[in-house]
Amino acid sequence: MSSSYVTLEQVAQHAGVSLATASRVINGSTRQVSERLREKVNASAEELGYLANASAQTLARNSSSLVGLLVHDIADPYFSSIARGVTRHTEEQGLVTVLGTTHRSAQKESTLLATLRAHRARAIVLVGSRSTDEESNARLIREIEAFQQQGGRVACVSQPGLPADTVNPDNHAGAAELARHLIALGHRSFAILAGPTNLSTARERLDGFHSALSAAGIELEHHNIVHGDFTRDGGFESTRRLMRLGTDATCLFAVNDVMATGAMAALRDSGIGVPQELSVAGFDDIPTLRDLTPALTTVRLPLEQMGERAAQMALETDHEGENRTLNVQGEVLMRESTQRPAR
Amino acid sequence: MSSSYVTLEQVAQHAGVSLATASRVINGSTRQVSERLREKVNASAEELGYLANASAQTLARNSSSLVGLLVHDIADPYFSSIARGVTRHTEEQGLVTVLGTTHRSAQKESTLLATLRAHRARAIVLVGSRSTDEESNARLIREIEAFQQQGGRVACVSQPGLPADTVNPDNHAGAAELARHLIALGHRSFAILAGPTNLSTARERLDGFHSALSAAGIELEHHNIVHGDFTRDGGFESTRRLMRLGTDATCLFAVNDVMATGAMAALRDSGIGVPQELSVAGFDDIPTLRDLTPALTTVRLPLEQMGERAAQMALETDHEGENRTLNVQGEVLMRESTQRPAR
DNA sequence: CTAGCCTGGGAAAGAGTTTTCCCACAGGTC
DNA sequence: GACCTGTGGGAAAACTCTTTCCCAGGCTAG
Repeated sequence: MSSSYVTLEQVAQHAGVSLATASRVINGSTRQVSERLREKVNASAEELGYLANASAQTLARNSSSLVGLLVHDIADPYFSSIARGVTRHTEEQGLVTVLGTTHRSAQKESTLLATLRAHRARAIVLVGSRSTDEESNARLIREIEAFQQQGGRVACVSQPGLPADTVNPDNHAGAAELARHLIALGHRSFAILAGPTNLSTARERLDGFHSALSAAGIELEHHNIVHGDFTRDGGFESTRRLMRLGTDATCLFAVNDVMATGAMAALRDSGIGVPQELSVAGFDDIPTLRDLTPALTTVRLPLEQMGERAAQMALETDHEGENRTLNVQGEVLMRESTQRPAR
Repeated sequence: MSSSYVTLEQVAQHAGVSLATASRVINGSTRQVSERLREKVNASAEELGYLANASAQTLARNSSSLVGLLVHDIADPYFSSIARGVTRHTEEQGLVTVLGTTHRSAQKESTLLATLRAHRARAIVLVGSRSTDEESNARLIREIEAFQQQGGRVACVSQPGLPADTVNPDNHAGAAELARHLIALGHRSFAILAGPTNLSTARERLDGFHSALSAAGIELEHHNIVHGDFTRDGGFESTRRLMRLGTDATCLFAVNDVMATGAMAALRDSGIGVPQELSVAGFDDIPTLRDLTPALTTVRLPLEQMGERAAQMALETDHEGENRTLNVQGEVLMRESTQRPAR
């Protein structure tokens, strides 16, 4: 086996200085080292091909250069867009991103958090809607606090209510604004793909949409609200179910874009024309959306930027224990998938 | 600051055993420990909330649980699909995935490899087409060999020619097979979005397509080959350029799906009907493809599985220094975006 | 001229594990 | 009863750094 490692000790010896001096030169501590020795050490390091052992540094400093990034599914464009923003920031800072995918399992989330804690990660960015399940939330909070106890920082995207910095899209307002646009367009009867019942993001969007309808005196009938998975296939399924039961809605709102994408597929399969027979709107503005035909009306969130800002918040060293919240407003984008209803 | 760490020493003390014994119980070494002590140690660890310090373990064992994953752009569905496969395998094995995004910079790639080496990563999965630039390739190879010297393993996806295990799609054969299908459909004049000139994947697909045309006695005119970025926007741009210059092609082949997606957008903008006026085909079968209208003809690659297999190869401990190659065949999927040409 | 301070260097003490080496003891042989 | 073997436990070295503490020497101020 290997062990062809060059240690700092060897560099020091080669340069004829002490281990301490070599360390001071290589990592640039507060202490001064004379130019003469500095050059000698650097030359030796270069010549021997020295590469610091990151674990040893982590151990000695009790702080690593790891940043955790937890998402539900990296193949989902929503998460991969945010992930892109996160990595942009962390890599700019010379830090290392650890990717963990939870697949919506609270169990896996806990495990991953513990792992990151074991690695003395410097910060963690938690992406994805929080479940409303009391018990797993409590466990999540305990995990987070344990991590913070150890000097780690946490930032969340779309997970308000946790003891951490948060980048929080205003789901309620965005959905309400969208509803008002759709009402202005002439729609009076809506169906909603509402996602899982226990996801706060889904719930907030449903509520926001609903409240704007109520304000306009429009009823939202119970059978027009369909719950299902927060995925493309969930959207597909939910739409099928809705069609099977029959609906009088002229406009379909899916509480996120991947579900809307699934809905479009289901409608296409059923031969229902969008937007002629049914208008469709989503939420998020994932990048893949612009390639759908018709182009989908949605509420735009600056996903990549949200990831970037979350990473930034998590890595700012001041604001100790402050739990700041950065609110993000959505912007309604009316595109081809919605039009004035025929009826 | 923190330091509310529970160390193994404390666990040992609490359990009234030596540090060595505690270590043997917690990580399960070869050595036996009596049932009595084993239980005591476990109970103490549980009670104190012990969590092993991963850096210390890495240092002592000289081998970590980190697996590197290098992609060009995590927001690109091609890479995120593969990434999903990789994480599925690594997480199953209880390992930690480190995500690095290179954005096609050889410089960044080298830096990231060095970082992973510094962390004593156990293995690295390198995804993305290799550039044909001699110098950066040589540097990449040096970096890889240095990593292997230290006992790390490397597997590549779509990057043949490196001193590592490789999952290699048969680009040449896939493109040729696609060409034959399109010829059978009646096409005799083709345009190609060929991607960057220095990317081996792009080149192989171009060559494969070209050779099948030649075999059928079909000329591929020089002005019908357009080079550009390997991205959606690259495909968009390239298509614009092609249209501006004018083409007599009845079928457009984009050497990957994201470029094909951009091409579809450009054609839609220009009011060119697909497939009535122009047939379009891509390569990869990225998941977002099925939501395009018309559905895109392509060559299917099992992306997620490729990532999974690459991770698996990189983590298999036998086959030391063997540099195995796993060939993957593409499967031509004829969908709505291609039809018999009108002319 | 000496006390005191500053500067730059080195020795050594950590940081938290794993693992080697040694030892005590129980049990079995002759 | 002496000897051997195998088992399970502990002390301590090793892993590679960072950082504290100490010291020598040069300087300034009184």
